[in-house]
Amino acid sequence: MTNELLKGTLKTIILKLLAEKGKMYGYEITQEVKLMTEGKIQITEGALYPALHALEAEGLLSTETMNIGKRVRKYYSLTKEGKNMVSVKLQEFVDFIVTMQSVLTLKPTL
Amino acid sequence: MTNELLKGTLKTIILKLLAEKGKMYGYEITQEVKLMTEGKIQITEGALYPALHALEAEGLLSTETMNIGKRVRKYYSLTKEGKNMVSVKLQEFVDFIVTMQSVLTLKPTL
DNA sequence: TGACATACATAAGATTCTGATGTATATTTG
DNA sequence: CAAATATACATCAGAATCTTATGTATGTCA
Repeated sequence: MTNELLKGTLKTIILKLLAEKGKMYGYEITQEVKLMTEGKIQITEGALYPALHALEAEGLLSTETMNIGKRVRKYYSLTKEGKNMVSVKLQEFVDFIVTMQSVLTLKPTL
Repeated sequence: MTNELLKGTLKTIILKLLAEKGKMYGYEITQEVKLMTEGKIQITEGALYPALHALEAEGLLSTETMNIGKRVRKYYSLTKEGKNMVSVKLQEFVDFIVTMQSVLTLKPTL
């Protein structure tokens, strides 16, 4: 994810994407985010898979595996709690931006 | 700092504050940020002092100590490199928000 | 005088990431 | 057709940044 500011945003991104797309697998998420951000956010596998596993352990995601030829895909979708969490996480992000602006958009003390 | 989204924002906050105020000491920074954000951002000492020391080690801040009664205050101010870094960090933050919005403001695929 | 505020600092542990490594199948290209 | 690249999962050592606790000391106020 390159930028240290992105720390802590990964779960929000995953939840929001799944809210829009309904069902996605890991590799698809990395490609979709890369596409949407013109390469500015590149989610590494070392970050993605632990995050997905954690969200599942928290009861926010459920999984189903699908066989594509001889390969296995693991599709993730939101549970009921996961759907509720989407708006919570998005609101948290909006609040974060508003709060940061109150610090970062100061004018010089004349 | 409470919110995980705030990770990675501390140095940006410090640099911006110093750009506005010219010279501040550690405790003053915690109080000022708390005030400006209505308590939403509370910088802990365990986060602040290591961040200040790191910024100094990077050559972005310089220090001067001042005796207040029997106590010592350590004032921080921006070096030339520090002043340049302020706009860099602020631009990084703006870019971050713009990029995040391209992911988080999707409309459902109808 | 006891609580709270001011003021510095460090350190163990938690969290979240990067970058490397591992395994395996599928596709493209020279 | 062989080699490179893409698809697809996963784990792990180490880095960075934070929280919480601890330590030291002075100043102020009820």
